[in-house]
Amino acid sequence: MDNLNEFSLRQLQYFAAVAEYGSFRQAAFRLEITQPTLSHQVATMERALKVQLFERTRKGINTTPQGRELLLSARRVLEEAQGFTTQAALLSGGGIGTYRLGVTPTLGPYLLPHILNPIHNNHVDLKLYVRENPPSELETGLINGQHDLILTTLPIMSSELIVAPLFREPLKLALARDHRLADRLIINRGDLLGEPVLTISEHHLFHRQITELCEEVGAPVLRDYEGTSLDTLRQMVVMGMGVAFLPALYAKSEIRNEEELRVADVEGINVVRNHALVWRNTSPVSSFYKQLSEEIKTIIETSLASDILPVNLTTNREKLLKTKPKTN
Amino acid sequence: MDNLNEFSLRQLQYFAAVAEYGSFRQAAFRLEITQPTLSHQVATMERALKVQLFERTRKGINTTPQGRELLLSARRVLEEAQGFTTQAALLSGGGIGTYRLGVTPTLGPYLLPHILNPIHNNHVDLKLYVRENPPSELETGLINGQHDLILTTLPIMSSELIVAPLFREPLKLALARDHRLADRLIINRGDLLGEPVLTISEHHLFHRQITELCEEVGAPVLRDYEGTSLDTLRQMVVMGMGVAFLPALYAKSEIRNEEELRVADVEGINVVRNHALVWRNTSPVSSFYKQLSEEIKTIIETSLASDILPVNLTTNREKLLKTKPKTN
DNA sequence: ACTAATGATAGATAAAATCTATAACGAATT
DNA sequence: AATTCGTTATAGATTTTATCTATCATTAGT
Repeated sequence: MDNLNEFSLRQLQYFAAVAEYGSFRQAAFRLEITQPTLSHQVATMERALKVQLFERTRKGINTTPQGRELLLSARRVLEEAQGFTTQAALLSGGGIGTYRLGVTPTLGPYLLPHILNPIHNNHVDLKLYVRENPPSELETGLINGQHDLILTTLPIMSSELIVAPLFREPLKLALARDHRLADRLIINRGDLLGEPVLTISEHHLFHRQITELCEEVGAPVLRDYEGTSLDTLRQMVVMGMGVAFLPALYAKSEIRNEEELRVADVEGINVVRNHALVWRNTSPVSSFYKQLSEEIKTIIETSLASDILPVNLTTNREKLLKTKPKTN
Repeated sequence: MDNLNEFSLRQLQYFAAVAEYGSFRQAAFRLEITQPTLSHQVATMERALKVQLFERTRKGINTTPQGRELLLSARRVLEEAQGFTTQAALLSGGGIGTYRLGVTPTLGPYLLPHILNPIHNNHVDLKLYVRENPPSELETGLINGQHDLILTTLPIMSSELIVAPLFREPLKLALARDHRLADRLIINRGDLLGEPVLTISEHHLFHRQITELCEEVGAPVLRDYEGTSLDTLRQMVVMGMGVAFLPALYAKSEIRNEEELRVADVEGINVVRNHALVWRNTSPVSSFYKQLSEEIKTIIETSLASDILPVNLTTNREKLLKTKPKTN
């Protein structure tokens, strides 16, 4: 890998031109350089390679057998170089190639099925390499370059990241079929007083939202039985261990109301998750990411309008969270 | 093919190194250049391509999605370039690759079968692209670059050619089976007086040798029936139209004595064809050609000793031919 | 707050590419 | 035999490019 300083792409190009036109003068004319320059460059390459490429006579040149062999290789190099240029031109706008998208396990599996197809239709040469990571790792993973963008839950602390809010996702209350509130048409926040609430493990940002909500309504959180995923949480509700707040998209995707669970809204509480697309402010295709976020927002507002809330002003709760230090 | 001036092989190499080591400083250290040089070159390439390859942060770099895509192409270019270098190193000695060998139709088909295999054994990576040409075209074809070397009959006039004599080929007398001389054990030059002799068309150098020989021995040349090839000449002898002088290697290869023809030596005449390997004095692999000629000479003297004569001093006749102008 | 990383920048210097002018040589033409 | 034309090579000046040294600015970790 070290002996590349022996010759340059330009010299290869000159070499190929001389072989093609069979004359230094003619080739120099086509290359729009002078003949001495061309002669000098070819001679330099010959000296570097220790291979004579042409026989010079006073009436023109002959390509040597060695020259003919090397011409084939030279053309392959030039072709690859041309391909490189072409690809660079294609890529300069963004939207082409493989982008590494990080998602949280409590959102990704339930949102991506709705948006990947439309995105692919808009950008046929865009490939998304999706990786699930605990939300705490998403932000650092983005900062240190493991991801190109992430689809995550707010808040985002780092000032070197750009945040494009996508939508707000309400929380639903999940009840076992035989729960005392299971058949109530309307559940009020007062109904939850003293009701044991299950939650997901504290590594998820979601955890803290639930505990704060429970404090508000006076419901005890069952800390000894924290689920490791939304799915285990659901199973524990089915078994009658308590009720649980579940994200609306999870409920839509994984729970059919007719089965063992009832899913209900609670009047008088206003807890949502804020989801956003996030990327580094140093990214050279920032504007492409911005465009992508707009497209995702449109897709969601079209196909999931009944399940989510559009982005609006930051709530008091979120303001509070954003200013608290050490949240990560 | 014009936009190759946008970047250099060296820049590709730098780009690949930065991506590999994940740091400008580290890569610069490995490349044994300074970090500003490296930064400058990469930045220059980014500007030329209009694609940002890296995100720079104060703790290092991230390769952009575009950079990752282009890295693959860049590596392909570098690989081809490496292949070019490797091949050049192989070729520098000569003896590798395809060489264009011109031969005369009155020698090539009968000599080459004996020498191609041994040559191939000595030079497994040498390929000979053999083309038959009328001898008058061989010399000019060599001079103007259609051939790399030629296997031809002397004399050679051009001063810009190098001649390596290979062997001398005697001429044999071919007679029809029912010819009056057919059963003579020894044929003298005197026996040929008045005997009609067939010859090949005058485009072949061979023609003039025969007519001069016939003048000497007092045999008439049948000019109205000149064969277009040695094979037609043979057929005419079979039909009893006359006798003919045929090169020894042709006779060995194409005539079985038991058939319709008798092949005899004639005492008292000394006509041979001088064959040589010839190449341009400008050829950079002159020494390889010289070596090749020695090998051919050895092969011939080993396997065809009874049919040919080794090279020796120039005969009077040949001297005469060489000094005559306009032989071509 | 300090130290040790990182990459960027400015300016000087070294190296390489290019150009102009001309030489040298061969072939074709006068 | 002289002349002209077309070819590549060579020498030296000039422009362009690559490189280096020295330094800055910012960030992470102590």
